[in-house]
Amino acid sequence: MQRPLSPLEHALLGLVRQNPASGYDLRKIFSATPMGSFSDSPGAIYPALRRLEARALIEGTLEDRSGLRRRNVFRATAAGTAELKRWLARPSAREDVSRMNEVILRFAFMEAALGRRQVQRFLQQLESELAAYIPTLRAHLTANRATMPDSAWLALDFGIRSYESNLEWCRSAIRTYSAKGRRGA
Amino acid sequence: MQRPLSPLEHALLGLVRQNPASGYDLRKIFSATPMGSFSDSPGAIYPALRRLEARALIEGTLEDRSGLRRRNVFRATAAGTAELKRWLARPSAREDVSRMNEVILRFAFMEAALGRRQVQRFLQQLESELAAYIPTLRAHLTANRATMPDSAWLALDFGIRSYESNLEWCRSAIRTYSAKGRRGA
DNA sequence: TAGATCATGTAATTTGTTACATGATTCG
DNA sequence: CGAATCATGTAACAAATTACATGATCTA
Repeated sequence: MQRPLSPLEHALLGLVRQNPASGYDLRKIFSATPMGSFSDSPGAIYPALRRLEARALIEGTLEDRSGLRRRNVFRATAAGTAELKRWLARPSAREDVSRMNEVILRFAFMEAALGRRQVQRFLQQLESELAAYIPTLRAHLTANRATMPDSAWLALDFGIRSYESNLEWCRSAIRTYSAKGRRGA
Repeated sequence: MQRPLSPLEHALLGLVRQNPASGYDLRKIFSATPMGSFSDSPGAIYPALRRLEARALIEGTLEDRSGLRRRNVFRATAAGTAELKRWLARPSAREDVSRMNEVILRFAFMEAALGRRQVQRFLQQLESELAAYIPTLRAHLTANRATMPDSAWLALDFGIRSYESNLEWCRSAIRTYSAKGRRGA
């Protein structure tokens, strides 16, 4: 396969895989929900859908409803589902930790596409990446605190706190999944 | 003035205002420090510097050092400093809260450009935006928890935790500044 | 002399933004 | 009828990425 999909393309692919949708539906999802924070602009979504269609990852069917204007409803193809799963199953590397947006996007699609087992594995891997990374940042920061102006120190502290918050979320998510796992589901 | 500056342009302007730098210096800053996470690619930085120069916000002077290759060292012009201060002094609106990257970028340059007083005002405004916003998110989430699949709930929980972490940082930064303020500086 | 590092740049391509255009239908 | 909403799209532009090109100097 050629160049990797953009974040927006991954988001669209993940959404139409969960349930078929028109470009308009997808725009509404992005404009209404706080999640993801993708652009709901037609200039972004319609071209992205066509790119996905050109790569045969999704497939649009014109629905001519008596009355309203015809909609183009997209579904994921087998190749699209396969590509999505490849993306979701990618082991989380160290650099993913600094792009948590993408991580959360993957997480959001993961359960439906790969199942709880995979989600748990993913979260545990993420947890260990974060747990290993944060102390090195903290160490660097406390070592250099004396020589740094407050604003620089605080700006870095902001970043580290974000990672720490992500780690706490990750642990809480692991607890949620292991609790559910014990009683079936 | 015309279109607003891009985040990268603001970052470059803020940096060269603090101390004059060549494109190469700036690339090193982006590749070496975890802060900001801008691209260190020449294809991003050199064109951005030229755009700033074309708008007369920065000014480059060729330095011909005997030995090494000549460098183009950029400084902020008076107009550049004015533009930077306008950007820094902008009141933080509700939507800034969801783009904390930009907020932190502004914060990082603020003390040197506008002084501690402004930083404190900025932090306090940010604190109240966050403190007002977060409960509405939490309320929405707890109200809908029962109807949402775990993964969707957790994805939203991730976002809210991030805001909460930002709020805690904000309060800690306020304490830092008010503590320093009391004993001079 | 070969390779690393300093230093600046360009070109092709991709992506997203903003703004506009279009057309049908429903509702007041 | 006029406005809102459903629904799809295009065009101009801005910005970033990747990859390449260039050339000087320092060092092993």
